[in-house]
Amino acid sequence: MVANTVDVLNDRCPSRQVIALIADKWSILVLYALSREGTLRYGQLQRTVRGISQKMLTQTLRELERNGLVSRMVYEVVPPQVEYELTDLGKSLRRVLSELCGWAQGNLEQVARARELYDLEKGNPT
Amino acid sequence: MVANTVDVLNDRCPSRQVIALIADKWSILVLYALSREGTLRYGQLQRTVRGISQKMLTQTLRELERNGLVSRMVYEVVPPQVEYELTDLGKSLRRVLSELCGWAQGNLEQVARARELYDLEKGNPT
DNA sequence: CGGAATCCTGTATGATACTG
DNA sequence: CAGTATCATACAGGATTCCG
Repeated sequence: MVANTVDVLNDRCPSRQVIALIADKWSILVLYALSREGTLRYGQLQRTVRGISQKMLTQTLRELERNGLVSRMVYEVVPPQVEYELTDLGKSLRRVLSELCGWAQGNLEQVARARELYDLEKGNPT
Repeated sequence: MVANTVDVLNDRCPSRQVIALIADKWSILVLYALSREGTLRYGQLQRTVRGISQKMLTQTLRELERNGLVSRMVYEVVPPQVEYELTDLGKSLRRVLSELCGWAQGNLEQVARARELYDLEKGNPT
C-alpha cells in the first residue's frame, strides 16, 4: 500500500521541486559546462556558457549551490578568485546531462524540419 | 577544421533552441507522462500531470507538436476525442526522460538536506 | 470534451551602474 | 575579478468565461 509515493507527476511530491530546479535552460547549460570542463572560475563560466548574463549566471550558481549540485570555492587573493565545480551529487547528473545535451545536438535538424512543416501547414506565414 | 560546430554552449547554435524546448518544467512532465502511459487523451493528460492548468497543458502540447515530439490525433466524434502520443522522435527521448525523472525522484532527499543546510548557514531564517 | 480568448498580476530576465 | 543593486519591461502563467 502507498506504493509510488515518489512521483514527479504528483504535484505534492517534493521531486517536483527537483525537476523544477533542473528544468531550467541556464541550469542545464551551467551544469553541462561544469560537467564537461571540470572546475571553472566565474569568468570562464560566463565565457563558456555563451549568452548568459552576469545576473543569471550568479543567480543560477547560487541556486545550484543551495541545492547541493555545485560547490563554490573562494580563494582570498587579490584579485579575487572563485572556482565552481560539481559536487558528488552534481556529478551523478553527468550521464543525464550529456545524454540530454547530446540528444539536442543530434536531433536539431529533425526538430527544425518538424517546425518548418508545422508552420507551413498551419498558419504562421510570417 | 570547424570542429564542434554543434554545441549547446554556443548561443548561436540551433541546438540551444532544442534545449530551451525541453528545459521546461511542463514540457518534461508532459513528455514523461506520455512516455510512461503511452497514448493519452487531453483530459487524462491533465489528470496525470497534476497541477498543470488548461492553458499550460494546451500551450505545452502545441509546442511539443510543433517541434515534432508529440502527435495529435483528432477523432471526429461527439463528444470530441483527441489523443496524444509520442512520435518516433519523441520516443527517442524516453531514455533521457526516465533517467532525468528517476534522478529527481531518487535524490530529492539529498537535495532537500543540502537546501536546509545552506539556508541554515547563510541567512534566510524564515 | 477539448479547447480558444481574454484579463490580470507576479516574476523572470536583460541592461546598466557601482563595489570590495 | 566576481559579484551586488536597481530599474524597467516583457512575458509567464493562473483564473475565468465562452464555444463547437
